[in-house]
Amino acid sequence: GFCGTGIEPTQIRRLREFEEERIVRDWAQSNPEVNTEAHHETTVDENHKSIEELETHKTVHQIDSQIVRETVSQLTEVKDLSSVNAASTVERLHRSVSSEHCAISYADLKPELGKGEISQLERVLHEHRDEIEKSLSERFELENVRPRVAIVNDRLYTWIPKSRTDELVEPYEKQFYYFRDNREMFHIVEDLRNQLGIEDSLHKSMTHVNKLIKQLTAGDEGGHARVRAISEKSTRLEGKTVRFYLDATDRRLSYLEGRVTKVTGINGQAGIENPRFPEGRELEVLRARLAAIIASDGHLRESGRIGYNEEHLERIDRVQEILRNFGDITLKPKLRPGSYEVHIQNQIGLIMIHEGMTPGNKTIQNPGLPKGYLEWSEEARRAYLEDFIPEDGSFSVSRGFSWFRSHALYIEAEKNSYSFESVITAEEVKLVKNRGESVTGLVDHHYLAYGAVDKLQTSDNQNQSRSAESLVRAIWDYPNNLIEDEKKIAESLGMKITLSPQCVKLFPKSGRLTVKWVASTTRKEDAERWAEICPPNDERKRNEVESWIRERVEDWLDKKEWVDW
DNA sequence: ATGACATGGCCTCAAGCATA
DNA sequence: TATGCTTGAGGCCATGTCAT
Repeated sequence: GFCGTGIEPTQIRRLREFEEERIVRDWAQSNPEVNTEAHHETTVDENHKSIEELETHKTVHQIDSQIVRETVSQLTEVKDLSSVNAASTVERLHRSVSSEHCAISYADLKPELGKGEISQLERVLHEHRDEIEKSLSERFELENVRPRVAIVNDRLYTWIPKSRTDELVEPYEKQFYYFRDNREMFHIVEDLRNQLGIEDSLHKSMTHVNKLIKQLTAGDEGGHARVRAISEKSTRLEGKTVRFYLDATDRRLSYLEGRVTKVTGINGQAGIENPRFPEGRELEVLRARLAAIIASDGHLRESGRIGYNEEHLERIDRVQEILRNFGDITLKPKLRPGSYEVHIQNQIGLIMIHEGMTPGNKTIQNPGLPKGYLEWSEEARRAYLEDFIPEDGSFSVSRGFSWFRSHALYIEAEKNSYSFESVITAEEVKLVKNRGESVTGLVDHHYLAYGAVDKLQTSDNQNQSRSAESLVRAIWDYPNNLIEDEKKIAESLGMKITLSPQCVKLFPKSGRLTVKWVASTTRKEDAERWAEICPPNDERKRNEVESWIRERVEDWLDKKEWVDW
């Protein structure tokens, strides 16, 4: 430490500043392309902007001093600056430059406002940040995006984070990105200094950037995980800092591929080494595959941790192959009796939670697919079906492709840890208890086929028929969301699917009543089409299907010959 | 040094699954 | 439809890392 006082003596500070500048100079010399990089990219694919584009769509915009003067002059007339005044000033300033491509604006207040006025504005901003930023969100008519405001060195900054749903920026926002060494940190500060037009030394720019990011992220719940967003002592950046950096430099996350050595949670353990940052269509397909894996076999926890059980090592390899697109991920299957247990890094689960998957118990929560799944590309929808059949589905010549899903309709109040709302009453439960088959085994339960419930509706016993009626109504009124969504995916690809309830089960021990649904391809053609456009991603099941298809084709050829004859 | 925490690994339980 | 066992679900704890 610094003489145990926590205060850095001036001499040491000078030395350190000097050393930092030297590191950057050395580094810049050994990487001559770096300084000029931002201005000399000539590729015009969607990731890299050409020179002209960079100039016409600057993402950081300095507000014209004339406009600042006009806007801010009204503030000087107000004695007690309110948060409303502050918000409306920020709104007008940012609107003056607002365009689709402008994420960040700044206004130099110094020439227009006195010291006292600026610090008053700062005070109001710090005290009413929440209110101001939320009001800006309404003023700019933004949903799920919170504008950020900061005042650093007499500059008023406004940042409206860009929506980046086709990248991993958002799910990784609370993760930490590790870089190879601290030169990368200086490189980033250097980039920001250029983009924000900060005319200070690198060291002072570092302080400026830190103050800026601290304020820009002050409104986040949970506060800031780090005292300084960027520090020469650390080689990591929090996701929200990276997000700001990308917005300020108008880059996509893939730009950092190769520079980032690890993405992990706050404590730096585990995580994904040498991460890759797939985006766009590629990412969409990968997410669809992961959705299929989690929806069938995986267990997604709040933390993002995914537990996965699988009997066949080849299938684990297949999952491994999917995961490799996100970086160096090596699954370590642990042998359990009868199968392997695998844990997948939290980051992957976080991606899927961000995508809209529900962590926790699937039977109780009855989650469907993430919203917007019907807008997935055809490739992604096919990918989903390919990857879930090996898990939960089966193929048979008589029924084609079929699969099951079940969910709870009732949980005894005192055994309900999920604040689950039962959709039937104790009356219907009693019906299943009385009329259901008593099944003993590892878990005792009462089994009642759906056909039997259906019949009981016309029972002579009035109580019974009434209970059966309301059970049937509940079954149809509260269907299984996942299987319904999966049916829609299959139908969107041109297959007809038949969906029907199969049975209800009552588990006395847990006080739960569940209903099981079955989906299957309706006609032979549907199974054929399925086999053709999304053959199961599993060797054994695919072989089964392929031999069936071969038979069908031979069959068809035989008939054709006969007709031709 | 200490506290907070994410993580991996372990375990157990019960329910959903395949299959006959 | 009946049975058996695989596998979701999730609790718990040691360990390691970071921030303070």
